[in-house]
Amino acid sequence: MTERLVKAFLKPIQKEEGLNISGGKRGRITIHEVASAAGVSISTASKALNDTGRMGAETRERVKRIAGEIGYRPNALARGLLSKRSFTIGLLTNDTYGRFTLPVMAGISDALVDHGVSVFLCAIEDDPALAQIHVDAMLDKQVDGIIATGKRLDRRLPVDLSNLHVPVVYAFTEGTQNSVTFRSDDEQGARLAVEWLATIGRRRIAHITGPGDFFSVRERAGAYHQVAGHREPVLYGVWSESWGHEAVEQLWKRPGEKPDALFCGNDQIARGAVDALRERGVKVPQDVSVIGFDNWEIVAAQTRPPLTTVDMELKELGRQAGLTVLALAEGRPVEPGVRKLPCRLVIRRSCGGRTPPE
Amino acid sequence: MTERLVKAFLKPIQKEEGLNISGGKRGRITIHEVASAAGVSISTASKALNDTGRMGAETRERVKRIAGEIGYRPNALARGLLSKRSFTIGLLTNDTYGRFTLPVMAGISDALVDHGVSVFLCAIEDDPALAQIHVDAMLDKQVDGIIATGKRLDRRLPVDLSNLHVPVVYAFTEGTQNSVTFRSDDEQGARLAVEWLATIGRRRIAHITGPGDFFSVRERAGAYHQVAGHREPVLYGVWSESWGHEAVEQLWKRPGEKPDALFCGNDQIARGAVDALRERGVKVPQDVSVIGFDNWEIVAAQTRPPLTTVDMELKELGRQAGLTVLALAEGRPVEPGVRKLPCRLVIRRSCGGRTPPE
DNA sequence: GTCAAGTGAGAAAAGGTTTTCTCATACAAT
DNA sequence: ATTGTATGAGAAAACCTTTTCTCACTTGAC
Repeated sequence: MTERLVKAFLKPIQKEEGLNISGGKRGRITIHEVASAAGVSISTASKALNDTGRMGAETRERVKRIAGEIGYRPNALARGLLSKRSFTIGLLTNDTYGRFTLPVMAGISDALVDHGVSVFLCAIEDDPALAQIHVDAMLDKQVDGIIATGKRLDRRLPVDLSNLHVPVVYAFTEGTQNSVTFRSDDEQGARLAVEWLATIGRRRIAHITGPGDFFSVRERAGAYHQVAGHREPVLYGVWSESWGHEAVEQLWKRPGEKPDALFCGNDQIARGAVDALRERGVKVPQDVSVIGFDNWEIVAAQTRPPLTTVDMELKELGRQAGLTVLALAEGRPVEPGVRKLPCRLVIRRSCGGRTPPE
Repeated sequence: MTERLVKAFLKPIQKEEGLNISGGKRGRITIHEVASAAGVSISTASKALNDTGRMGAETRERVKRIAGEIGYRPNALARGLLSKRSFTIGLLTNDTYGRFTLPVMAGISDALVDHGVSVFLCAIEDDPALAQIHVDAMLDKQVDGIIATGKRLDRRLPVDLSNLHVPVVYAFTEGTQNSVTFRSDDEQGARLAVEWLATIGRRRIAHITGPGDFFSVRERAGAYHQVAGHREPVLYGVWSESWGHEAVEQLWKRPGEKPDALFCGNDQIARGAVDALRERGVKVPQDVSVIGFDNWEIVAAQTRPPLTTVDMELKELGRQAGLTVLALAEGRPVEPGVRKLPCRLVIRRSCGGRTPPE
């Protein structure tokens, strides 16, 4: 006991001198300091702090207490070097606006922060070279996994992630063979919307949507046809307010009965449509119900009246993607395949019917 | 020579066996593999790759070539452990929408990717506990620095970053004493807007803006008064379209001459104002010029007519913040203080006058 | 033919942590 | 009194790089 104590008291002094001479960063507390202060060896300190190994309860407690007192925090780099886990993942996105990335990111972070995992965000703007640089940088930093996300379900990121030696999960972007991919169930979301319009008594439901080469446009239109039948046309265009505006002009210029509901491909189109209807003196929701898609707050909530719309639950999508990449990183088995997450109907005022609780 | 060569040829075999026995992750190529393949020692390999030390040109080239061929990439964790630089920084934000964070992030990333630096993004929603967790996680991971950003110039993040042992830079959020802070020059931006309205011949310029307790609101209003005089009132409200709408109602209900220009505190207010004017049959920009603030594409570009507005150059702000935190991390001296970055006028159609090049 | 200087390359330590192995002590059982 | 078995704790190796120090060899000069 005496010998050990003497060593313990001797050590800090040597250490201090060593530090001063080397001129290294002062104040960085390592497990060395903890061991010295507690009068134990480094290995004992480590085992005490990690609740591993055999040792007296009193010793363990003392080490823990002292570590807390002097503010010891283990160096994740050193730990990662040994354990091959950096508790770090990369999020790769080509969505510059952040419309889709931010909710996904929030979900990922939310799910992983409890596990001590931090997230590198890399925004590549469809630039393959930039993407490669970011991927390489992340791999060098030994990320435990990568989540790829984008702004479109049916497009790949401009970089090949298929043969990395870290797990990759795709969220809201096209994945590779045998990968795990999370996406929204646009078909179900569209059905939700059209069924809601039917529920509140609408019969002549038109569909104004984006470009027909978007996979999600086709899926939503498919569900629309299935539920609403073919009584009203589908108008394909672009993802902008002005298209929504123009589409309403087209519809109302046609002879014959007008639609009593508009199912729009996204909130921007819906907003344009609502504006056009107001300008024509058509009352929303009294005369016509309008429903959007995306639940992009900044658009949906600022429309007059606020838009009833379909939320793709991107945060939940991110959460699941995060947990999945973590599982893969820890070697737990995960079934490959595409997982569709259900959408949710957000009821505001643009449809009439039940109004939301305020 | 002979001896050395024999050793070199012997080594890879031992190493291979070692790897297989240990069962460590296969395929991870370390400098060991490079050295073996090139028939040199680890130290020589390292020096060759880093262009340091003395050695024959032929040897250096051979090592480099082989490293490239077998796809060697140095482990950043190991390197960081030694060099005390992780080539990693943290970006802390309380801006959930990403309106401000994303451009700033893009600028930071843009500036730092060339230096091999990756960025941890941590979105804390004004939750002090969550903020602390994220900061601790980043410090554990030995970030070289932290950039704090937010959605408001005159508010602090809910976490104290003042006594960290890594450099901290503030961008678009209130900093601490003796820190480096980057912010937009809202006064200059407002002057730009009002002067432009004057240039195109407007004389009765009203100012519709956000809540008066915002620092930037007061700065913009100050510049407005300075340039436009006090002929028209300043209407304080909230940052929403509906307030812009309502403010126009108020202005046009008043007796007497109406304004011929509206300087709005942000693009959402401007959009609401434009909509209200259209509904009243007032022509924009023929009768009234409207100018916004923020250049938030999704709002400014979708307004009819598209908004002339003031851009705060947040990407440039992020770029400078990134370079600054890097300089601090490398020990280069940086003068503390608040740096105001100039805003830029973006001319679209809502003001008339010179129209933008299409 | 000896010495000095220069050149090329390897050995070893360091960075902070975890983990395995070994050792010393104490105690119970024979 | 001797052996056997827990128990507590330390020594050392490992993770992958970089850097400093040292060593062996060559060359040119005297």
